[in-house]
Amino acid sequence: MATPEFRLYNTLTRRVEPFAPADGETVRLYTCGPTVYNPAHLGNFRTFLFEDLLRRTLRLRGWKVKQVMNLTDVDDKIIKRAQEQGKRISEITEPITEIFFRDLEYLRIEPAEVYPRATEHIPEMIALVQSLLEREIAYQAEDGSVYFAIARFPGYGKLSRLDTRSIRAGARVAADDYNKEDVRDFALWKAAKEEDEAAGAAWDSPWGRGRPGWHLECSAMARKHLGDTLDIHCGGVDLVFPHHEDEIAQSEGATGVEFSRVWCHGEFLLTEGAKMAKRVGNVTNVDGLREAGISTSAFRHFVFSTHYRKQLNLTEVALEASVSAVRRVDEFADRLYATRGGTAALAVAADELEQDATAALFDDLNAPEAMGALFTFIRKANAELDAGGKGDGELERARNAFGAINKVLEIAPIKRLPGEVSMSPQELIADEETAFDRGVRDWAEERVAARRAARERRDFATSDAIRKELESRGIEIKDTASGTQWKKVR
RNA sequence: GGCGCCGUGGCCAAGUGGUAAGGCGGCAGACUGCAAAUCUGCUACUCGUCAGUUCGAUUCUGACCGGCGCCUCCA
Repeated sequence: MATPEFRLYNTLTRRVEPFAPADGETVRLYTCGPTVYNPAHLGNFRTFLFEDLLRRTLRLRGWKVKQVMNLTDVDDKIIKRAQEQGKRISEITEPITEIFFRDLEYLRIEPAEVYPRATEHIPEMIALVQSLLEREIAYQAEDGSVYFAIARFPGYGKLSRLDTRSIRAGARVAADDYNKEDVRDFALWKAAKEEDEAAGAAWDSPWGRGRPGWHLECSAMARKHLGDTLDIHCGGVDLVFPHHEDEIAQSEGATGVEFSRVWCHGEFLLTEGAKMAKRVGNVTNVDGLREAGISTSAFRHFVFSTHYRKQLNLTEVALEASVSAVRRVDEFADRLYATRGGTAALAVAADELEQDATAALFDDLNAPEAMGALFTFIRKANAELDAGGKGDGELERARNAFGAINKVLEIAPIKRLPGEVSMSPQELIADEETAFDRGVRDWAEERVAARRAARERRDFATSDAIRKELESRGIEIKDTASGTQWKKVR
């Protein structure tokens, strides 16, 4: 099978264009990470899931990926929170960082290769500011802050295509900004205030005590871990301006070479038609998802059901549709791995799945279309499994194709063949959480056995009464060929 | 005001200059003591409105209507 061309939309050119890593082997990927002052909300995770899809698709194509995701552990919001609680910033950021990693794991987002923290890269940031000062595209203000001079960087605005002249004259200007030469200039280094010192958010620099500006960390950390030119830089659309525009200005101003060859931005997650944001108060986070009984697979399905460059509306019905859809995938996966043999048509369907889903994914990460191919395969394969073929090779082909595509989307747990029984820590946790108390379990087992006895003597009245009794305690049963299964539903 | 995106069946959502993937739901059938679950089949003469280009447009162009995002620290 010929490998389809890999194409990505590049915000820089506003076009879908062919992509390959510069060295032909490893994709150097930088993804803007969270500011760790609050647990990330589902909107953040839509972006991280899009980036997860990207890295998995890059790997499906056969490339290696070196992904760097920064953790912003010093910024205004963190300092404000630390101040409110009389804490140092690390006391705020450390527990939140732990929650972040736990949430990533819950959503089965593949870990990045490096998670650099801003506070651990102060020397690199200072060095970057110094080279900008040497090149005279940055200047020091009276209070010790250092600003980037937009007017002295000709390429400014190439990513966002915002006409800087049209920025509204009446736009608010923060109180500490009166030192700027031009309102549009942004801070590279902020002179320390008392509250910064108190929160442990100030460092020595050639310009006195201070702390880094927001945009600076990404430029410095990307450069340190991935080199001067990245293959791909990702983030949410809201970062296009000013964050990414400013990163480009800083990095290219300092190095003189292109900062990132390709820029990819994921669209917003909306809640009932409006942008999801912490300040709006319509936040739902990963804990909310768990409480609502939305599985990881269901949420991934929900996110991948819309192309990453289109806004996605989070609604209860949409989530529930995904819960149902994913149940079918799961049933099918169980069946595929438990069955004995396949037919010739099954192998054909498997080839189609792999071809269609791969082509869709390589065409600017068209996950909705890839899922369409997956569901088409499931329908065809179910019919073929009903036909009961004997071919081991055909079955193997089906498992491989399904496994390969599911390895990218992961809307069903990754199946292991007999012998591969290792469970991830996450699965063990999930198991623990769905387990019931011993007492309830023993009682349920006993009742199910009593019902089985009743059914054997065709005493269906007793059988139905026991079912009702179980249901009243929140236990649902279903009779299958291999016996009666039961599970707690509430 | 500037920049940009979107409007496809009851709901969600791909897509192409040549006549509409997929999911959810619904309906029917198979299975079942019943139930649930599962599987199978069916479910858009039509793609916001009005013009235009074209042999032909949902797909291109224009206008209009409706929804949304960005325009300094929000993924």
